[in-house]
Amino acid sequence: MFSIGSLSKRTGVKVPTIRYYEQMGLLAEAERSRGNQRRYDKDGLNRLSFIRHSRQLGFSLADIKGLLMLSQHPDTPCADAHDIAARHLDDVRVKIAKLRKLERELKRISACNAAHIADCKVIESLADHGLCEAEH
Amino acid sequence: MFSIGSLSKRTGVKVPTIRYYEQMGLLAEAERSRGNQRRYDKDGLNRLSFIRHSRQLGFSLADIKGLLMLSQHPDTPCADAHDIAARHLDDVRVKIAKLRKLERELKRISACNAAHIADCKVIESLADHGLCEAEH
DNA sequence: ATAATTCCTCTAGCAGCTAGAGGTTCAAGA
DNA sequence: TCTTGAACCTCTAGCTGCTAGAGGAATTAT
Repeated sequence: MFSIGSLSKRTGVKVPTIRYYEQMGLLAEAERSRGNQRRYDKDGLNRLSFIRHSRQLGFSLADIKGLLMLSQHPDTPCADAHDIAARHLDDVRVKIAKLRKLERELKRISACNAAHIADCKVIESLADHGLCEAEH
Repeated sequence: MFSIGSLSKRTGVKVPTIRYYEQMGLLAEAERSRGNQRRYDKDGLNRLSFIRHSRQLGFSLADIKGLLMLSQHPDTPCADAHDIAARHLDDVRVKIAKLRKLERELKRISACNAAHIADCKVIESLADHGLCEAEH
């Protein structure tokens, strides 16, 4: 049995964030000490690790809730978890594509050696969408 | 002189968003009709177009505020604007790199044909960080 | 003149936390 | 055992960049 601070250190998830996850229903309400402080065991640690790892992979809290549910019913079809992951992968790919477009555009815009704002390509490009390579 | 709705249609920025920009100090307080409704002219249109375009390129409102300031002082050095754009370009690149890592990891995880959650690689991988290719 | 549309302000909500106030409990050293 | 200081508690508010809705006034079209 260990405290929330200790759980925080072991998982790298900040203390207020742990409490927030509990409030959001991602973590079950923790047991309490006589003085009303949260106490965790190996189970809580595993669950929080799962959450943290999922967050690092960019899953939303809603998705994680779903994944946690699934993980506790070993007999349900794997396809459900797969779907969540696949949808997320799609999202990530879309984001990458968008950011790459941005990168190109920003690179192009930034190539400006003017001395004053009056001639600055950055400002000019922002003011006039017509100067863009592609629409975004 | 045109209404906020008309400005909205011309720029593609939603009405409440325009008001929000005004509140945030990105747009000067608009002139008003006798009945207290906002009226805009070409200037307002240009400024809002600048903002919208900058947002599409992913600049934060704070950055845009800076860029707008700069754009109104044609004699200041272009370097200032350049810095903002370059910093943002860096951010975008960092984001792309992170997302690519995520993409790889998600792709790897999703390659799972198990029938049940019990054997599902998605869940397993999320539960055990040690199964990851790289740290993230 | 009337009805439909647009506009006004104000408040609250979204995600996913983070920070602070004001107060209690715990653990370690004297 | 007592005391101190760190860690804990709950609650509220704030962050970004909007978006939605209530309740009411102005404008525009017929």
